[in-house]
Amino acid sequence: MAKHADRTYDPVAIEREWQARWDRDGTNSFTLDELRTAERPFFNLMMFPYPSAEGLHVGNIYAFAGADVHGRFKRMQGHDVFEPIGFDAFGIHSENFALKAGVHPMDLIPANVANFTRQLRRMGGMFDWAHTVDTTDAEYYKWTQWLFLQLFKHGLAEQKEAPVNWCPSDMTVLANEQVVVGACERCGTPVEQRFIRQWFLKITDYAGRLLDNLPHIDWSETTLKAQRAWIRRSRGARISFPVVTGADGIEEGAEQIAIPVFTTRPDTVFGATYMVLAPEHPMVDTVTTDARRTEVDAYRARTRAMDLVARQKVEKNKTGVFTGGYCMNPATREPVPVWIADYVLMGYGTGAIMAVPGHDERDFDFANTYELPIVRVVAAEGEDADTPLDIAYEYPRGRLVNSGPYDGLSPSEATGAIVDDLATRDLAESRVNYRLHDWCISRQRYWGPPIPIIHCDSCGPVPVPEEDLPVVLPRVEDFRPDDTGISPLARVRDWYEVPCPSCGRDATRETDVSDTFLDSAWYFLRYPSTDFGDRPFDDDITRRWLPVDTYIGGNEHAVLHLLYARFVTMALSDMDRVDFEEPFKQFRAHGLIIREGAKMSKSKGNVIVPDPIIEQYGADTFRLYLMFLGPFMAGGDYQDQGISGPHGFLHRLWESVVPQKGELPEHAIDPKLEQKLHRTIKRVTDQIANLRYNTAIAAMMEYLNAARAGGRTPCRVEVEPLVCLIAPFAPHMAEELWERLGHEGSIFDGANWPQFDADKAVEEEVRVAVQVNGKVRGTVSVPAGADRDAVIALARTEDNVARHLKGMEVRGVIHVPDRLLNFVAAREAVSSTL
RNA sequence: GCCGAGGUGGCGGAACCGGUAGACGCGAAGGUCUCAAAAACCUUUGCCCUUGCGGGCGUGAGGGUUCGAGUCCCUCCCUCGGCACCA
Repeated sequence: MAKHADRTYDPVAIEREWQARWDRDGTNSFTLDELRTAERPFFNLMMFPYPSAEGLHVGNIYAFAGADVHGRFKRMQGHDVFEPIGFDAFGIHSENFALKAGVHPMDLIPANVANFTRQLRRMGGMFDWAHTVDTTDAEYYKWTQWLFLQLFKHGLAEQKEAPVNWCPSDMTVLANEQVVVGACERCGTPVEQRFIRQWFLKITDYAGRLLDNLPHIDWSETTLKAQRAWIRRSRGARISFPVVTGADGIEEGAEQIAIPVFTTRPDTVFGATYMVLAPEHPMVDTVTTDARRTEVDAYRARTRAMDLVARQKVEKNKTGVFTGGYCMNPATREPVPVWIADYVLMGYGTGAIMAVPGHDERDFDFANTYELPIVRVVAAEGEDADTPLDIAYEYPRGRLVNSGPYDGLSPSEATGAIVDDLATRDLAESRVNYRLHDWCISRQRYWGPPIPIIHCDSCGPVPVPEEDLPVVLPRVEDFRPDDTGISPLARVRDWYEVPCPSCGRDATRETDVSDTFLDSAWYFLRYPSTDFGDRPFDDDITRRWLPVDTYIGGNEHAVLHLLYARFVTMALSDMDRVDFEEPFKQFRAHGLIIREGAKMSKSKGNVIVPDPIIEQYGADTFRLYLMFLGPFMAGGDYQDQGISGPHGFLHRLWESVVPQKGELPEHAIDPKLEQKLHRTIKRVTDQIANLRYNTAIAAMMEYLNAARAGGRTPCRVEVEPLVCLIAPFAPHMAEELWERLGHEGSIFDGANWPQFDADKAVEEEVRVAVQVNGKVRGTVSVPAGADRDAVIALARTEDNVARHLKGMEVRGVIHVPDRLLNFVAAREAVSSTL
């Protein structure tokens, strides 16, 4: 063939050609019909990128290459692998970049997407370009808005007041990461909290299920751990502390107002010597006495002036003020003072605590600072009711003391008894609490999908009718956040002024846009259904392709993205829109690439730019090297010179299949090499399946080294299987070599993964290490499976072994078949020698 | 502080279930080819002693279990990642 006249390995030319052929032949894309009928569907998902202006960075390529290797491997084993990619292009990153660069995001994003697309093709990913997604495309976010409406209609979306970071100088809302040590990252003005009405999705309704499903999904252990910690279930009780009315003394009467607290330690309620409310707690005004009001208001103002991050710093000393009010401890029936302090958070539990300084470190600190009483109510072994407390005793072990009728009970016994007894007076109930908060999706920003709600004075919040979707984000030239503190969309009067869909009266659109995490919470559902303009996802297609078989991505999304996607899927499942609860059967977190021991960052100037490397070595070499750096799930250290190893390997492989002079020999396989080949097939197959790419590559290198040892020329049947084994890593080269070996069509069509044959992998001769008292003194070659006595006999003839056994009495022999022989020996007693 | 992962040659990293530590690759040294260089190929390469044969030491530190420990147990040190006043 004339086109194969050139025998040198030219990665750039080969890669360009095969990428064009894949496009032309539709090698990697599915038609709608193929999607409908695929017999062994395998959905191979990776986290779609945010298309930055800088282009793909190595971290992206590392993640995508690793996922692509997995997808190509599955495909070669005969699966119909669907491997889509898309662009997560809404959000504050794009918006901020656009602001800085003075470009409109509607112009910026398409350019970035085009550049990303070029780079993604160039790295040789098996992407289905017929099924991509761009979250900023109205054809996509129409369905993001639809999703919001479904959640709204099922009572899973509601408006609540919530604090935001507010920069009083820029007059704008800031995200937590835009706050640097309590100040606005742009102007340095101290940030304060403001309360505004925002939309929340009620993920907390699903907290229990989201937690309880975790043991049943095949995810990286670290990711499961992170989710568990994030949701965090606490079992305990809600206990009511009735407010004591009147200036002094207790008025026990009916109809008293009570303040509920949440506690995990109801057994310590007799030690609750004071109460603390969060400064924002709605009961603060009620309990505060006139005498204390000035001080209380000042403290609340001070708390509000703190940004949300600083508010939760642990290191600072605890502060608080007394409100002047009292509540009755329902167990002791004694009045306890009510304080406010910022160490109590409004967002958790009831926003109020019963403080048990004897048995809680935080309360202990606070009590010491403000000289509040500390009472011991649990005594550990060797302690009694009067043993002084130097520090809080937090363990639920010991016996109750100073607790009236409950004295002597263990903490767990007391927990049940106390809750039951208080329950009879309607003052307690068992309760499970979650750390997980509802998901705030409101963004007072421009670059996102408008939340499809219309506010009407008479009807309240009315959903935009589904047939009116999408609510198109209008092109606004001046999209800067401004001094109103609300979304820039609130300046576009002819956009937001609309009739109420329900009553027809004048109404206004919601001007907040939604969080990007909502865009990405369902994109995997859209991919296989992008052929449909009239529905977000098609039932038949979804049944066939989902849930996702493998999802590979970074652990930085272990919590938010993955949790939101699970929540949305679970909610859709409850609405009977999908027939599964969990979207991702398998999730694997990949590691991170560092460079020569240091984290890559723009500021250090040690970022790897992929394009020049691909130009110099080719995408195949780059992919292979990235996968060779270290275990995929652990990451690796990019050393600039290291790429020459994999590059040389590909050259040698090429040279072995396409000899520079002469023809590829056709003779039979060398028997020794055949054993090694089959052991290599097994190792590579097992290791790729477990994402142990680095050792899979090492095994292939070892095999090729053996096939070429001492300048040997391998024959066709010795190298052909290696072309298949390398294909997931170096797809372009594999295609080219496959064709040069005389095959028609793509190597990825037709289940070409080599078959492992156990019979052909057995070794006839093995080397057995011989030890004397655990130290290796020699090795012997024996037939595989040789028995103990034969190995012992042979081992004794080894000079060095014999020398070490001289004058020794062998007391035992350990034999590990085919591996090791160990003589356990001691110096002979003189009397026993001949 | 809590949780998780980890500490192995000059470097990145291997080592199944406790069984020859250092696979594979980089780097380094020597060699072949070349006018020369690059590339390619071959050999050597954990440290120490020894001309050689061989011997001693060696997987963060210290103990333990075992015929045998990178691997199991205990104590401690360090690095990285996550969570962090969640009652």
